[in-house]
Amino acid sequence: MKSIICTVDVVLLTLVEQELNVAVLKRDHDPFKGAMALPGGYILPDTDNDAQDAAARVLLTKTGITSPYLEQLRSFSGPARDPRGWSLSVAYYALVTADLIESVGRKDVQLLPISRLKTMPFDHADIVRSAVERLRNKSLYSSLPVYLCGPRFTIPKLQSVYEAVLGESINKVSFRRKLDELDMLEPVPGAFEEGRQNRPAQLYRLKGKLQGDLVLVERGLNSG
Amino acid sequence: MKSIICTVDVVLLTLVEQELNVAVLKRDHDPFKGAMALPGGYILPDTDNDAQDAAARVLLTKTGITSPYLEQLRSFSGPARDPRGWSLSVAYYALVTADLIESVGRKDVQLLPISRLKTMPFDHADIVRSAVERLRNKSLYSSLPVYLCGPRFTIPKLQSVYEAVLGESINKVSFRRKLDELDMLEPVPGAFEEGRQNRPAQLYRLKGKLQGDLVLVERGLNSG
DNA sequence: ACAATAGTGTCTCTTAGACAATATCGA
DNA sequence: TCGATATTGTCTAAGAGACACTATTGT
Repeated sequence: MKSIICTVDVVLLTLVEQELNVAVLKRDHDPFKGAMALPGGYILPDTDNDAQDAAARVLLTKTGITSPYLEQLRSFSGPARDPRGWSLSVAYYALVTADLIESVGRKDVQLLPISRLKTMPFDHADIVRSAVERLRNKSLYSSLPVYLCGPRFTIPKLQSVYEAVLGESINKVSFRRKLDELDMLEPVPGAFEEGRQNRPAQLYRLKGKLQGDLVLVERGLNSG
Repeated sequence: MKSIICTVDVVLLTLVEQELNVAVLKRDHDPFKGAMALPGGYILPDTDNDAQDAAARVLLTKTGITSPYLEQLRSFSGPARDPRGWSLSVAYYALVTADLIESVGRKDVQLLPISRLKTMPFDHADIVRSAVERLRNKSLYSSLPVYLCGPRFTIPKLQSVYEAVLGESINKVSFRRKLDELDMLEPVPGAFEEGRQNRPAQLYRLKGKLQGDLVLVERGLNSG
């Protein structure tokens, strides 16, 4: 019996100027040496306690980043997706701020707008599309997009992040009502976003208990 | 490097008297010989075109059933879940009617109410809980539960299926309004559920184009 | 004062749920 | 006719979106 090539791939998503971008790396080795691909690697049974650990390790090793949000997407498998043979990749997606990617300063990590996903090695383009679809669906009824903001953000900023992810505008009053109901944010005392010629916006942060959690929206965001 | 044991497991769900049940089989071989476990088996790179094919094959081989709905759940992995070594199982779930399970007449297939999931070998209890959670979430905003009905069903029957899956009652008028909006069902001309001492209920079926598809509910079912 | 955006009040429209009326069967 | 459940009509209540008003900054 042929053996199966077991890997993980990570779709690291961030917002750059209101558009979703995915982190890609130039491949060092064959197959597809030199092509821009998702950070990925073998699952190492000797060191990884499960595929999630493998994904976190691969992400850290290849990009220098530890993401506060890393969720399994699904597995992709088959004889043709990897020229080396029958392979199975457990795909994950992670959300971070563009600041975090810049702060680690890995010049080999490139950000590619998801609107310009052309050809990618393996079935990585499918994996990215699948990750974006999952992100959009979850964003309709959860607090997931807060991971695309930093630790502190204004309500208008958070709304613009939702709008960028969902690709449609949201009613301002309704959005604030939802946030009130969710009871997930707290104002940072005395902290405002200054420096622009308008009323400064209050900075908020996730309430302490909720770090790393998702808050679900009753009845969704009703967009559309 | 140790090699990874690659398998698929299938959570076959059905409704028996308004309660979700999962199909389990007595294991023929070690590990856990004699225990009741999910239908599962190795991915066979020589014959399977991907993990989904492997799941369909395993389900057919072990239970005699080909399900109209078979969706990947996620993968479960780690060094401890299988005593043979580091393993990775791609889990799937399928929905069928209890009739279909009975009609194939495999006496080795048992139905276990999910309220009485006690110990199961491997991490199969986790997999089942994960499948039920996915089914409930999807049922809130999609037509998924129609796969738990047969090809023809009445509106009150479909409502009772939703209620059984979700574990809560749904407003009758709202439910019918949603079904109207979804525009997914058509009455079977002249077909009614007869034989009870009340007004006969119209039998419906999925509209032709929608076989095998899911229809998404705008704004969900707003239960709760 | 003006431009710009933050934040709030409130009206209207849509939609969900409650309730009840009508329909149609078997006994 | 009665009991039972299907199916439909309609009123009420909750929630979403539109709009406009106030607040607070820099220029």
